[in-house]
Amino acid sequence: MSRPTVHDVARVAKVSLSTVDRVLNGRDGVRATTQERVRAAMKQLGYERDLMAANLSRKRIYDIHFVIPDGPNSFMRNLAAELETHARIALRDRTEITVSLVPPFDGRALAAALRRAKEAGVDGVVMVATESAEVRQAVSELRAAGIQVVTLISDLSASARAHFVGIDNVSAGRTAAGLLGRFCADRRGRIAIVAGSMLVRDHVERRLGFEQVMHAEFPDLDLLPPIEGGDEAARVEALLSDVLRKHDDIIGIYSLGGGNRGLRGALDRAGAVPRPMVVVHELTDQSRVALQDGVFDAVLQQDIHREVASALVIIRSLIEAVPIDARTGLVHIEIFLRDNLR
Amino acid sequence: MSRPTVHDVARVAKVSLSTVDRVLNGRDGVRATTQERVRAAMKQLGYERDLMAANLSRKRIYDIHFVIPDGPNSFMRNLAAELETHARIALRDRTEITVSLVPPFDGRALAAALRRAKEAGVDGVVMVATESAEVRQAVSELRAAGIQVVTLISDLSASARAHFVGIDNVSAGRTAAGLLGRFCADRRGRIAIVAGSMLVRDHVERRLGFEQVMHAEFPDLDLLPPIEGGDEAARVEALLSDVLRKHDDIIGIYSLGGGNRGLRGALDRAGAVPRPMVVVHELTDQSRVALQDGVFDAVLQQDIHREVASALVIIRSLIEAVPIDARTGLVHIEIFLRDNLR
DNA sequence: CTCTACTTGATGTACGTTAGTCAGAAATGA
DNA sequence: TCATTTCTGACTAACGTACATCAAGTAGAG
Repeated sequence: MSRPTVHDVARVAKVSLSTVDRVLNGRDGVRATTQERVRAAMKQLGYERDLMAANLSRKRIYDIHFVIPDGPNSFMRNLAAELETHARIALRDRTEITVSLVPPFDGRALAAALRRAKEAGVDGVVMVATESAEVRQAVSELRAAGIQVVTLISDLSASARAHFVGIDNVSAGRTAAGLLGRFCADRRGRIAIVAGSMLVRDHVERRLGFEQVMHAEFPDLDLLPPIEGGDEAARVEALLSDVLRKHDDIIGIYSLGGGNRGLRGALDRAGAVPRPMVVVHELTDQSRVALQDGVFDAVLQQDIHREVASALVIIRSLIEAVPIDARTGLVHIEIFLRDNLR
Repeated sequence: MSRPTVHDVARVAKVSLSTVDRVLNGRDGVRATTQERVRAAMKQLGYERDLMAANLSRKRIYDIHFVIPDGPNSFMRNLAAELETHARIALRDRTEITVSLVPPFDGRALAAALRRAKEAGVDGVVMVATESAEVRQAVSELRAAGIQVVTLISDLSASARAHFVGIDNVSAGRTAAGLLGRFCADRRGRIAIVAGSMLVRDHVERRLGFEQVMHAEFPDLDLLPPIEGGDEAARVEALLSDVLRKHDDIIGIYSLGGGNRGLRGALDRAGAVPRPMVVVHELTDQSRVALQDGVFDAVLQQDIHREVASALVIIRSLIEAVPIDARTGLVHIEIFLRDNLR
C-alpha cells in the first residue's frame, strides 16, 4: 500500500529497471513504443519519483546565490543576518547559500553581480531588484543559461524573473493611506510622502497605492510631491525639515522607504503641535521606539525571515520543475501599532 | 571539500560508526564522556545530518491527525478545506494526514476524539483546543504515549501541549482596541464586545488584550460586558439587536469570534446614524462584503494556510526531535481595511 | 580477582534512485 | 541469411543514514 517505486513501474511495464531509468532520466536508446509502455505504467501506478532518494544518489547540492543591497539601511542589514541563519538551516536540505552585497539603487553594479553569479555557475539567484535595462538584460541572460531567478522584496517587470517573493506593495500603499486617512479623521491639511528612490519598484508601487486611496477616499487631504531621501537618515532629515518649515499644515506623513531615524529627527526638531500622524515602513529599533513614544502611529512590516524561507522553497521548486503553490510567494503585510508591538 | 558525513565524525572522534549513530539518534549505551567526544567532533566539522538520506533510510511515514471543530462556522470550514490541500502536498514529504471533526466548544467530544487518535496510534495530533479538564487529561495521556500534540488557533494551558501555532490572541485584542479607539477619535460612547464562548482560550485572550488597551488608552469609551453568541449568526443577531436597542450610544463594536453574518444583520436592522465603527475577526465572504460596503471598518485575519503549514513543520520537528525555530509557530495578524482587500 | 553489566566495534542490510558495464536479444539493411 | 546497428536486461556500486545483531571490550561491584 506504500508508494510505488521504479521497481513497480518496471514490473507493470514488463521492462527492466534500466529501461525505466532510461525513460525517467531522458537518456536515449529506448524505442518510442517502449517509452510509451513505461509512461503508461507510471501513470497507472501514480508513480512520483522520490526526490530525496534521487538527490541522494545524484549527490546534488543546490547552489543558491543571493544578491542584496549593501549600506547602512537597517532593513537590509537584517536581511543579511537572516541569510546567515538560513544558510545553516538550508545545509540540511542540500542547499548551499552564498551572498553578495551591491550598492543600493545601482543597476549597473547589480547587473555585474548577476553576471558574476552566472560565471560561477549557480543553480539559482535570488535578488532584491533595482529596475534598469541592464538588470533586465542580465536577468534574461541568466535565465537563458538555465539559471532560475527570483526577485525578493522589490520586483522587476514580470516578464523577466521567474517569480517574485514579497508583499504586494500597491496594497501596502493603500493600507497606509487607509490608516493615515482614518487617523486624520476630519482634519484638513497636507500629507507628506518620504520615499527612497523611484528606481525601485516597491517604492513606486507603494506610492501608487497610497495616492489611489488618498484621492478616492480622502480628497480633502492635500498630497505633497514625494521626497526622495535615498533611504539615508541624514538626507531624509534635511529634506523633510525643509518641507516642514515651508508648510505648517502637514497633518500626516507616509514614509515608504528607509531612513526613518532622519524622519524622527526632523519631527523632533520641528516639534509641531498637534503632531502629525505618521505611518512608516519596516519595524527597526528606531521605529519601534518611535512607535512606543507615540511619534509614529503605525508601522507596516514585512517578515523577512518568512520571505527568505519562501524564496528558498520557490527557487528549489523552480530548479526541480515542481509545481508551485501560488500562495507561497505571497507575504502578508503586518501592521504594528504601539499596542501590538512584539 | 564536500559536507561532512557520519563517517567523518566517527574518524575525528575516534569512535566507530555505530557509536556516532547511537549518539546521533539518542540511543542509550554510550558513556557521557564518549558522547561529548562525538558531539565535539560534530561541532568541529560542522556536521549536519542529511535529512534526505535519513528519511530515505527510515522509510518512515508520519501519521498526523487533525481534530477540528465541526459546524457552520465559515472559518472552520475553510480550515477543513485547507487540510485537504495540505494532505496532498504533504504526501510528497512522507506525511499522511487524517482529520476528525468534533462539535464546537465541547470538551467531552474533543477528549473522546483524542482518545480515538491515541488508539489509532498516530505519530502526532494537531488540535483546535477547547479548554477543559477532560481535554487536558486526554492530552497528557497522548503525550505519555509518546504522541506529540500541537494546538492550533486556540491554545491550551501551556503545560499540556508541546507547541502552539496561531496568532498571539492577546495582541490581536490589543490591536483591535488600538484601531477601534483611533477610529472613534474623540467621540464618546459605549463599546460592545461580541464573543463566541469564554471556554476557548483565543476568545478569552482577545477580550483580555482588548480591555487592556481600552482601559489604558481610551478611558472615555465605556465597555459593555461581552455577548456570548456561540459563533452562531442567529444568536449573535438576536443578542446584539437587544443590546443595540437598549443602548443608543454604541459607537464601536469588536467581534472577536464567529457569526459575523448575524452581526451585520443586527446592524442593518438597527440602522444607527452615525453608524458605529466595527472591527471583527476572520475574513470570510460575509465580512469581505461588509468591509466593502463600509459596514465593517477593519477585519483581523489569521492565515490558515500558513498556520497549517507551520503546524506540520513543527509537529514533524517534534517527532524527529529536531530543534524548532521559535518563529515558526508565530503567525502574524493581518489587518484588512476596505483599501487592501485581496 | 572474578563476574556481571555496561560500552564499544564490526558488519551487514535496507531505503529508492542514479549510473555505469556488458552481454544478449531484436530489429534493420543488404 | 548474415553482419550491423539499435534496444533491452541483468548486475553492481554508489549516495548518507538507520537499525539490528553479535562479538569483544572495559568498568565497577562483590
